[in-house]
Amino acid sequence: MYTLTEENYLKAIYRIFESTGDPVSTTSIAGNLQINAASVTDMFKKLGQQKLVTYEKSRGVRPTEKGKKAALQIIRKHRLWETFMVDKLKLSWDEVHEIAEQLEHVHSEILIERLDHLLDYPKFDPHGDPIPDKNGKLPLSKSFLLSEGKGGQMYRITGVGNNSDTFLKYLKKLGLAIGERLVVKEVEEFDGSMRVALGESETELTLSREVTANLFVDI
Amino acid sequence: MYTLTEENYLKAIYRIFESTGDPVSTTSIAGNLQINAASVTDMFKKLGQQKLVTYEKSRGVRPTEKGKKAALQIIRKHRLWETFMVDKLKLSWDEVHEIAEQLEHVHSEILIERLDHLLDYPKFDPHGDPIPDKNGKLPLSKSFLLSEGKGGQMYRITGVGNNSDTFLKYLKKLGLAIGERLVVKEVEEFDGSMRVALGESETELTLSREVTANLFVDI
DNA sequence: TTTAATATTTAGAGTAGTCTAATTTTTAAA
DNA sequence: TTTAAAAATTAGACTACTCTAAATATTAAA
Repeated sequence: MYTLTEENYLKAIYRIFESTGDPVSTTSIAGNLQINAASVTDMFKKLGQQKLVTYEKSRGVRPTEKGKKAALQIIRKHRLWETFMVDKLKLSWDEVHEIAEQLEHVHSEILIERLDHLLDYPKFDPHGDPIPDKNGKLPLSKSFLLSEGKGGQMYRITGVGNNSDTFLKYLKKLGLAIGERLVVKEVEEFDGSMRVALGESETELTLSREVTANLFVDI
Repeated sequence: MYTLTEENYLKAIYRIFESTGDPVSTTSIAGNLQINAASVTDMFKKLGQQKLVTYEKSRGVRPTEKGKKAALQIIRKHRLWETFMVDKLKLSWDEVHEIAEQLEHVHSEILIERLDHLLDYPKFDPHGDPIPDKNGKLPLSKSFLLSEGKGGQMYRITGVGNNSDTFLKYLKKLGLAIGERLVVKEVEEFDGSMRVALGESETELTLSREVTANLFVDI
């Protein structure tokens, strides 16, 4: 079992690593957990010794398989508790997060299995986030239209809502394809158009609402 | 809000104080929490400063009203979570205690209120222990027959199941009366008779099954 | 009532997790 | 490619909680 502090670091590291794929920096964790960067360095070393992350001095950490598994179990608990609070206790989705931050650290496998059963093995929590199963496996995430996305978030294109030749050709011209990742830089209030950056590149495109309302994405 | 450690001390102090009425010693807490007596002294001072207990050097602590209220809230949470786990998650009563030791430290008033509602405001937990309400008030405890009691436990006589003159006279002769406390020293397997000690005294009596099955008690 | 046993407190120290200030390393700009 | 800015690390220290060992206070026995 890990300490509460270790669990919070693991979760933050996992989340940031999953969204960028790059080694996780001390500053990003410091910002995320509202903790001094010097303290983060210490914890990086400690987690490294436990083989929960691979730590390269001055280059940050990457979660190991062991670290990912641990993080996914915490995320699983967090999302199951949120589902419980909304579905069974009728709390609203915006007041459950803080409480789930505490509940996720309760250690008991059987408790979580039974809770999962009570809730009828939900695949997504009240915010639409996927709930890992007891082996840490995530369900395929729900696709939705890019036009429903928000600024600052990375998405992965999963499909199109319009199979016309002109649309598909246009996508090809823009460099968009299924599986491709993009980051929404800004959503223009006036016409709903989006400025997006493609993959790792610097290339920025502006997509009209007609386009974004025909692109399925997930996270 | 109190720290996890403070909460555990408060609970232990409250429990011991309630069962004896005497100031709570460092050794009793040290034994209870599996902690060194020197550490307990430190915490006694700390809780004293917070006015959760009154601390007299070398004489132990007594919980203040504030301390009792805090302890009762933790006990309330513990017993509601136990009820939840048994009633809703179908866990057995002997496996829920350890988990409730963790859950009782989750801080959220609304969570507990909603949990209470979900469980339909139970007055007793699966072990028969009374659940304080949100103001810390304990329900009158459930009476049961002394013959259902077990060795090592103290009981208080609350009533009789037989109003015959001979029975009442016999009770009087034995020195038993409503309100009187007794400790079950041993239950004889052969005939279900009980060896009990009366009040604070050394006096021991043997009560036949006919007697114990006609005495109502609570804890 | 003195003494021996037991309980309590004090003093000093260790661990986990945190901080600030100073130094070193990396990154990005000129 | 050198230099300035930003990020990361080290060193030293603090808090909460814990410990052991020694000193003191209380209780119970002789």
